[in-house]
Amino acid sequence: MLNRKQIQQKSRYNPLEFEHKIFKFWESYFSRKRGQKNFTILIAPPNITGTLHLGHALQNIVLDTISRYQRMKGYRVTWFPGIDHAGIATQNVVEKQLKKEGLTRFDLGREKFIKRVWQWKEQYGNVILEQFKKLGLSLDWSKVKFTMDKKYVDAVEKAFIRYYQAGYIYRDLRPVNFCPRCQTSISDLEVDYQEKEADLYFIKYPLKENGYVEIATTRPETMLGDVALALNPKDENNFNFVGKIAILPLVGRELPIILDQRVDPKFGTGILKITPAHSLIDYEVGVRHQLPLFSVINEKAEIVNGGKFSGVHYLEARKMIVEELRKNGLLTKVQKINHYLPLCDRCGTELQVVPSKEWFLKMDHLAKITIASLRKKEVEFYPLRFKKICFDWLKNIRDWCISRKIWWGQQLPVWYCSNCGDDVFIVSQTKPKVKCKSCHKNNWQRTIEVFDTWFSSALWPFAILYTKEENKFYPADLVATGREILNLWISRMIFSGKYFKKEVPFRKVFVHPTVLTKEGKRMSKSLGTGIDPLDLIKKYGTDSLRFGILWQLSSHQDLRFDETPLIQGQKFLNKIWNAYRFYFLIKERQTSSKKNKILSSNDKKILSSLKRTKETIEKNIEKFELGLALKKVYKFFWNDVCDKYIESWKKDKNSLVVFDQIMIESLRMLHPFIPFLTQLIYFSFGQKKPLFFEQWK
RNA sequence: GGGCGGGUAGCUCAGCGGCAGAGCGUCUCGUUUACACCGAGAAGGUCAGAGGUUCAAAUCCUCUCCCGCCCACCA
Repeated sequence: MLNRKQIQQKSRYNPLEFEHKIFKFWESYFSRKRGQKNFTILIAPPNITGTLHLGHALQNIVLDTISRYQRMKGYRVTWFPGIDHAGIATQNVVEKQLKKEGLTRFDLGREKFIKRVWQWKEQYGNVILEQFKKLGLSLDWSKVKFTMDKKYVDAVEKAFIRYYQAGYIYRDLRPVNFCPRCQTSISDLEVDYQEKEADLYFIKYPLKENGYVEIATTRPETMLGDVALALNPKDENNFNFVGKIAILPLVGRELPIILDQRVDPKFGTGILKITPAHSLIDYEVGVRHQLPLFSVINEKAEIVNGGKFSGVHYLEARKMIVEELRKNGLLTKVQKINHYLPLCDRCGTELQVVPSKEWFLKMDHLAKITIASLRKKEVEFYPLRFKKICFDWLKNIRDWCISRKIWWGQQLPVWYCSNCGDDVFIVSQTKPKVKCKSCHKNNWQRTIEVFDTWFSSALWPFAILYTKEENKFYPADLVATGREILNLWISRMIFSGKYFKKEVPFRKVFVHPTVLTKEGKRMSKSLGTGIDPLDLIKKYGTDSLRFGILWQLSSHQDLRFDETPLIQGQKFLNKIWNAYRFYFLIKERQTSSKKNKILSSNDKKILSSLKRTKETIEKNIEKFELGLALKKVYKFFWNDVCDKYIESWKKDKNSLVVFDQIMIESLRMLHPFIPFLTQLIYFSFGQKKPLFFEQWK
């Protein structure tokens, strides 16, 4: 690519001139079988919702640095590129695109809409892969994985069926978080809570005998679905109400007054109205006391079964009901309180809890085996403290609602009888040949319900292994993730792996910091605070971006992204470039006969510094402290090699043998962090192979 | 409400029992066999605050105050 003479001519290194050529050279080597032992990295497949941001860049730069280091350590690294279909998220962005054309997905219909999403995928999926290449990632480019690949979908369906056959999956009508905009159920983990001021209404419910009992609620409209009132067993103030019957205002239904521990005696009046259909806590209480579900809000957030309020939007109904209570003298006071509004984490719409027929995965046993596995340290967390987040979640686990009513996703392998309705079903990958037990006809229709994307993601570590050969790469050695998806993704991969493969899916989890703006705000496209890694690459080159990000990487602090370390990186590249220019110059002038074999004190010093540096770097890389590792190489090369050792060559006689050793070893140590430039210089050593094939000794 | 992380130079952060550090910025000097995207040097700090442990605390413990994150339907 460049010989020594060409290097001599330029006193300034321009990364943009070389990086893409170097990547082309590497590309076919990434999948080369080399080395005895295998080191597998599991990629976190980005959603196809758009282009990559700095968080993705950080995550994969870290992995690539590790990958190159491990290759030099003699491992055969396996790391497949991949992308995720990202159900709701992708459906929403395509819907937004349609909206600009004045269309909704319902205008297109399900089939055409899905086609449209595939078009989107073709476009953005490839953009993401191109971005990965720009980052210089040493992935196996011959094996790109996608969660909608035929074989992947097959693996998802098979997993569902195995769970089903083992009795882990059931279908049930129960209240779930439902997004009125996305028109689908979502899981507990997909709910965002936003603090908001709300009105707490104090309402009198007449007692059947005489007198009143007072309750407090922020959602008076749900009272239409009340089936009981409850108070805490330890609540002495209200204890005299126990066993009495209250009359539901505006409706007239009789409500028993019961005892339940979930009621907080200090909140409101200490008496909680129980609406099992529209509150998850109330549902729990309802199950304990065998109370009926009385649904009064539908999936569009409108009132149903509510007499004159039926068909009215819940917020409107709230006003009407409050007004009527006021007229009847049943509203005693309204208090302002702060509470948390549940929002859809994909579109921000206020969620409703509504009863819906959904598919659930029983979590008790799966959580237990995961906890046991984590206790046995089958998976190590870096930093360790993040393991607790998984434990906390697993210990308080609830069954997982894995079905979604959206269009974009992997369809459940479930067939309903067209004649008898969806209470008669068969679980199968292919159309059942048997006849329906109730109607004795063969009119099976596959459900259009799809899986929660995270159900699919949970299987990622082994669902991407399509062939016998690929199956050898389970489990992976390493996965990297942001902390916000530790349970959404990491915990779920662990129990899926334990269940289906009898072995954890990865040995080590690196939890990396979140990339924030310099002001400490979250980076977000909509706020205009997002930074596109490609813009930075255009400006500084990939090596400098990698340097700048790794320089700022810390294990105990989020990263407030600052561009100056990229400039520092740029300068460092130039320093490296010029150091090698000088080295080649010395080489040219010294003839072999003049080789000084006696070590000077400069030689001795730099050799001992080299040894110490290498040890520190290894230690830090093993702990994923890449920021510290990079700082150490940086200091070594700049201060020890350049400022002291190379300077000494201008006055003293040193050993050329030592100089040779220092310069080749420096190149190796720098390579995981600064892959492009080091490769370029390596070529001018007369080498024709990738630098990551060199042995890290 | 519960849990976690952070508050160190003007800025972004290392250090996590033993002389307060780096990069950028500021200032002074320097065209020496690579590099001015450089070299030599300087200024700049109550290590958030209070108390405690210790021969010794930025570092360990307790409390307080800020900032950030995660979890959780006090309805």
